[in-house]
Amino acid sequence: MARQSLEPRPERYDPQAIEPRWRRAWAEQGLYRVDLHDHTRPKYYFLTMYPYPSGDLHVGHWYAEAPADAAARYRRMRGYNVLFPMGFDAFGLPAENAAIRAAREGESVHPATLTYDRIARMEAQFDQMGAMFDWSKKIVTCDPGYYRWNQWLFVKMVERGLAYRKESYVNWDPVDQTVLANEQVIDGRGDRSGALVERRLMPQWHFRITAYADELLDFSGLEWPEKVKTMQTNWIGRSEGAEVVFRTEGGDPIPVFTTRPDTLWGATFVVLAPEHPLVARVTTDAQRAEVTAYVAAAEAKSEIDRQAEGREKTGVFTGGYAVNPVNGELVPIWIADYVLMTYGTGSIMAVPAHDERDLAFARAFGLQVRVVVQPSGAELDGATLAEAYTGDGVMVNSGRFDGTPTGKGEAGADGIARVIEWLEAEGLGERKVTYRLRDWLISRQRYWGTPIPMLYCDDCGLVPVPLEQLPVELPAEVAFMPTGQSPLTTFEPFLHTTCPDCGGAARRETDTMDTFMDSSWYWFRYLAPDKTDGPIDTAIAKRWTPVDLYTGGVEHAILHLLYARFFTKVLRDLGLIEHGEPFKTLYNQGMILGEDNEKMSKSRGNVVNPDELVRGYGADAVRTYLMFICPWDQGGPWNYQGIEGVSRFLNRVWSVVVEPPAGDPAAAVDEAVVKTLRRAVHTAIREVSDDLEGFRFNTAVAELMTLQNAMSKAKSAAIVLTPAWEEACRTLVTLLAPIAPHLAEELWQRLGHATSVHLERWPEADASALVRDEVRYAVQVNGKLRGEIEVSADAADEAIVTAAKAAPNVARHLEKGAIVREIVVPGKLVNLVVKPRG
RNA sequence: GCCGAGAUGGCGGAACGGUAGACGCAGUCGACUCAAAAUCGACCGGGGCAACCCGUGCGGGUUCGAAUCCCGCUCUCGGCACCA
Repeated sequence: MARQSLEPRPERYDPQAIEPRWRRAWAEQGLYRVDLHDHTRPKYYFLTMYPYPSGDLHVGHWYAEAPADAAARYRRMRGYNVLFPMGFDAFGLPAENAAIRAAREGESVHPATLTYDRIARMEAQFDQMGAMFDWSKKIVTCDPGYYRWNQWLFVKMVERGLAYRKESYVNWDPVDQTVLANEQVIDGRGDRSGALVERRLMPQWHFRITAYADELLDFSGLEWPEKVKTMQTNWIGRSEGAEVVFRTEGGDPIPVFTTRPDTLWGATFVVLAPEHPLVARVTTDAQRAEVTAYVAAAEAKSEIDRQAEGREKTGVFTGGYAVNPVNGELVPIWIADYVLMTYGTGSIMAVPAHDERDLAFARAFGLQVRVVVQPSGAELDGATLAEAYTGDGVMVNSGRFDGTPTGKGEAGADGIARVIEWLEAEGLGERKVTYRLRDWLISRQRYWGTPIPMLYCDDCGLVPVPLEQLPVELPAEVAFMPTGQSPLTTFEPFLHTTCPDCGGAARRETDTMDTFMDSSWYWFRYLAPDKTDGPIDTAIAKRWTPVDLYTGGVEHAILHLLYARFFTKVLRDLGLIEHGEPFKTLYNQGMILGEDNEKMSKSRGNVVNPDELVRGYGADAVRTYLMFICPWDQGGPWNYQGIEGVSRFLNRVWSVVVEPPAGDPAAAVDEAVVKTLRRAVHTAIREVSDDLEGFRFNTAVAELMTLQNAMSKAKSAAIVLTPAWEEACRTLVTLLAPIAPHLAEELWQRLGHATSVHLERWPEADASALVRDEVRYAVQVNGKLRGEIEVSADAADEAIVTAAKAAPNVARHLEKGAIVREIVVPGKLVNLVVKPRG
């Protein structure tokens, strides 16, 4: 019969046992509850992009949140009062689509029920992560207590003229009977129905973001990735130029915008967008049939369709002519869909000699090409020109401006500036700035969003719902229709109300708001989630905002982040806050991919399930691996073998701290081993601090592995009795705390501490522990490594060089010639430059 | 087409202009075990017995010294794409 050893088996690292226990303890202690009024420590607002409650916490959520949590914990240990909140972006199409799908199958599912169920599930999954979220400040945007303030802000914006209603072209899905966002239209078809999307002109609510265009171009004081700033700048698309008024023969003005007023004399035709209001008036009877057909065809196409057809220029002559104001010439008026009604004035002057698109059009339809800018050293001819000339040169065929240089010469002396000056003096046009940015269309013909708080009264017209009557709540008892049409449009109790101004009958607006409205100001609400007398607690916001650090995926570079900046400026102008920028520092993490290096998706079958990983390895291992796998901003493929390695590391950390050492406790302690140990400890402090500061989690984990290796190597029954060993264990556990909070807490307790490791101060590296007595130098001859020497740390350069020359292999290489230069890099290497003899 | 970012062992990745490949994965060998797993130890860019030589996408350059800086390419990945 085999006899078991009488020694007690060392207790093993068991994350399943310790993790839930500590999470419960932290919750009971309120360890992560943030006192927003605590003025004893500097504040730090650490925000991550809140998720849509899809119902399942994806490993992508872990990748976004776990390293962020480590960075937030690090800041906290550094002495900051860190707010790290979490909430849910709870309105949106997927839940409503599920309700509509259910309706088609004769079942009944309400988006609210579905959403709150999913939120509950995701919260439980989030809890497993062991993050320091302060759930007491949670917000859920589909709560009336939240969206009420969307409505409040909307009304304030109506009062200021920042929200308005106008007709606008939208993507209309004829099968689902609803407007679709651009992102939902794929190759001209609705993403769910597969139906060809139509362009429809509908009255829609807009926010006047263009009023802030110039301010939005100013990023001063922001630490944002250049990439994001560039994307926003391009999206806003500021163009400087002039608006010049051409006229029809009948005298109707056709204002055109141009960035090249210096080429006005080369305008040989005018092009109107097919939707341009003047089209019908300028069209002659002879051309009418053709024009009408072209306009109808253009109208039927979505913008996506127009682009999908490539760059082939199409268009039709209207039969009408316009007068070029600078030279009185009559030029033909065409219509073409390459001119967009939504940009500039919806009409252009075409200068084919100096604009690529105009040249392509002119060549396609045999229109005149006239050169008005000649580059030096060439003689361009309009008849033979193969490529539009867009560079600088000298103005020709331009009347009084002949001989004027174009381009940036001396300030204000270039052709553009001089022509604009002259146009203004003559009353023919004026300086003008145009933006690509369009006003933000926020109407959605959907149920699951914030109801737009406006009323239509037969007598008073458009009337905002009085602030004290807010919120306009979404009626819960509606029935979802298989057609996909919003139930609000037919739900009588919602539709009918009375006008607050005249008391007569009024009808409610049935459009709801774009969900980007919710995310445009949500970070203020974390600071006062239950406030009932206003959207924002101005005093707390003054202290806590702007957000110090905002992390999230780069996919929100334009929409959300641009809207958030816009909104912050609006809130400032409403007097609710003082600053105009929401996020001081922005950091974009990368994306975690499937093992096959492809984006994770159910259809590919490469989805990694974090719940299973937590069951198998524990939350700390999942966290640590996600930090170790690659640089945070880079992202990369998941690897199941990789997490094994990290799990082994955590086990070794456990062993080195907890398990009894081997050897004789009475043996003499080797002072050199103690010194090496202390150096490893303090090097780790320095490196891990540095890495966490810069979000380099992968190298931070690597440094901790190095420290653990050094400790395992040094460990003996004698050394564990020294203060150096106690310091090493304490330091390892403290440095590990932000990364693997459960394991660190368990070990901390086992080291004999009564309070949480997460209340500890971050250690400081002791410079004296880093000092070496002996330093290893690499010895190079002519830049090639030839040997190594060890010298005392205080050796003078001469002594180092002498030692280098004497190194075994080095001397041989010195025989080839005379030393002409000796380079000593302190603490690193010696390079001896030898000039060969002869 | 335009604007970004990147390219380093079998793999993920480290490297203030200073010993390329830290740390981990995979692999090889060894210890423990009846055996296996787990664990521990050693090795681990290529060539060569060695001295050495070659090596950070490609071609040049600067430098005592270049993955790193400069010039010119190639490829990959993102974003924008008729914006007058």
